Amino acid sequence: MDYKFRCDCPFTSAIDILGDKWMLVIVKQILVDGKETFKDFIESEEAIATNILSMKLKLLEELGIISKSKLPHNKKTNIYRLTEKGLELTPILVELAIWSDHNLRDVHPTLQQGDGINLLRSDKESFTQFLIQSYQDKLNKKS
Amino acid sequence: MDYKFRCDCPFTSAIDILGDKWMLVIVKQILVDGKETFKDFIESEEAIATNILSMKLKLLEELGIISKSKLPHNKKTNIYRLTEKGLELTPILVELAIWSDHNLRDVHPTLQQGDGINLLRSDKESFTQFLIQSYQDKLNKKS
DNA sequence: TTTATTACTTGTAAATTACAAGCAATAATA
DNA sequence: TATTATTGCTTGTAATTTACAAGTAATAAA
Repeated sequence: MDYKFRCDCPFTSAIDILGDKWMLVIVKQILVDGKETFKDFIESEEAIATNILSMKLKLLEELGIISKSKLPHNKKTNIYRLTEKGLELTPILVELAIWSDHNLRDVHPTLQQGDGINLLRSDKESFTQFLIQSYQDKLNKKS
Repeated sequence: MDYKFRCDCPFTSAIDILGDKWMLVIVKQILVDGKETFKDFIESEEAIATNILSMKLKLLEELGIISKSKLPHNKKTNIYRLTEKGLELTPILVELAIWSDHNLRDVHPTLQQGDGINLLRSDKESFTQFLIQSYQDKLNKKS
């Protein structure tokens, strides 16, 4: 529960929390790929190891980025969802995707093309709102 | 010179390159803190180790995010600067800082307050443009 | 009531990062 | 011009983080 920050810089402090291989990927899997159970994450194409996943989910929950709950008639499966705080990470993810689209294609030729990308290119603010809205709609439909 | 990407997702691919403790911090040090020599980085408050710095500078240069050059009458000191591709990381950094400002103060009470933050809060697009413009102006003044 | 699934934990191996020291080339100083 | 300091590294080794493999308890399904 105590976090080590290198300094008081807001840029660096965000990176102290989010700057690793998994934190933002897990958030993206929930937001974009619709994952919400432990099994979902493990079966993702990013193939996170179970111990790392366990550790990162705990950290994300501690930080208030995700919440852990269960569905009414299932005592087994845990449901992980983004909180408001977590949804606030959407603009960061969108900027990362834009940067990929513009700058990574030469070193990564198989990078995704297509519909989603076009929306992203045309208007990032709309794309951000679309991701947030879609996620919230999905949650409301379920409850 | 060959990079390992976990998959073809644009979000994840950006994180494959930028998702570590140092890549974006070095970019921020150049853009925001005005650092440009090996010594500058080492003396920063983030205190990067020399071998890691060396490795990351090479990687950033390989990726075309920074350029390495020398000043006219100094054969010793290397000058590291952001390229256009590197400057395109500015919106990511700005979003990270906004998220810190909104969500990290409870776990990090000494996080920076003040002038820069107010500008950041009022209008992120202007803040982004301000950072880019200030950096470019500085370069033009020098040459 | 047996079998399968889910959500983990616990080793251990590999990779990444940190710390300390040292070194060659250039620049500044005496 | 000779000595000293600075810059930009490299090379060990230690510590931390991540990966892989296996196993386990609780719940759910057959």
